[in-house]
Amino acid sequence: MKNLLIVILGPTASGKTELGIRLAEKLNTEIISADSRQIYTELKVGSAPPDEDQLKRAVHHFIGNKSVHEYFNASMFEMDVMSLLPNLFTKYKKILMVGGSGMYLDAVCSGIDDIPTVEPEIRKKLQEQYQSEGIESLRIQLKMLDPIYYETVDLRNQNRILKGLEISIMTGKPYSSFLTRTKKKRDFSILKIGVNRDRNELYDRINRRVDQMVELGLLEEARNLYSNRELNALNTVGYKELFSYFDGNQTLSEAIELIKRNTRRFAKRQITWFQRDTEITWFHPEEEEKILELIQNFKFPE
RNA sequence: GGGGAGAUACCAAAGUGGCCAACUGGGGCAGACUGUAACUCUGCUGGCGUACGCCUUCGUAGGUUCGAAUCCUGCUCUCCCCA
Repeated sequence: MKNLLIVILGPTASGKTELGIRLAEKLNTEIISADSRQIYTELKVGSAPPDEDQLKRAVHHFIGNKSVHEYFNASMFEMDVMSLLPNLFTKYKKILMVGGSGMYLDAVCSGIDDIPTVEPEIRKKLQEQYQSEGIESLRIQLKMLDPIYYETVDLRNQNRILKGLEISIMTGKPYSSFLTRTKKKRDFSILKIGVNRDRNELYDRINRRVDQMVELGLLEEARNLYSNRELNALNTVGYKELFSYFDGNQTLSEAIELIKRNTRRFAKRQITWFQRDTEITWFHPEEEEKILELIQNFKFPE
């Protein structure tokens, strides 16, 4: 079975979308999007998914096929992709996966451990505990329930502590006992292609894209979602800043500047994430020929 | 022309004789991160050095002082008020 998943990854606004479509056209295949926000149908402007014309040029999966009201996570993405891939591989020997959500990409490429899905009530209770009693109370509890995880977590990062507690409380077993960190074997090969630009160039593109989003109606989109602002899917750059503007906490131009800054920071975090993956071969997005060459020359391991 | 205020690191802005390489915020840089991940969290941000440290800074040129971003004088520039 000589199937290949070609992964195109890189920071936001680097030019993955267009490159991915061109490659899909040349390779005559389809695209699996690995983007934790473009997957939501309500986020049409702010998450910069491929536009209508682009969607016509190549078949995309996981673009706008979930609602912000649905619970979704990296593990579910892994399962969804893994159940779709066998079908696709009957039609194509090479399939593209394009996206910038590091954890989603890793979930597909390496797999993530099987951990039960947290019950909302438990999450809510712990959130409230954090709000009212502070992080120290969470730490104390975690130290009791999962001393192993306690040793390695970032004790200043409430979300990580919360995660450990949620699972430990819900299952009665320490969170760390679920973490095997073993890489799953996949029955297809993976070629990781990173796409990035000079930092200034990338930041220029981000700044310009935010202005474009505003012209394309980001405000209207955000206003329509305002009542759902507490949903995780809307804890997203481009929306949360506008919500704050709607609340009167800042001016519109301040909000827009913040969207730009937060997008730049997001891009940097993506870059940092990708940098530790030594399997990635990096290119400028315009080096399409070189990229095709790399794909063409890919040798399947025996 | 007269009077007043001010010039601090990339920006903004504290500091008003030693505790100052200089608060704080922004911006930037670097990093962590196995499930809410476009999240959440951390460090750095004058130069060199792993570090003790050394060197060059607070408009500019001098001066006072054991010691100055802080006091004095000249100069340059900016802003405000009156003409």
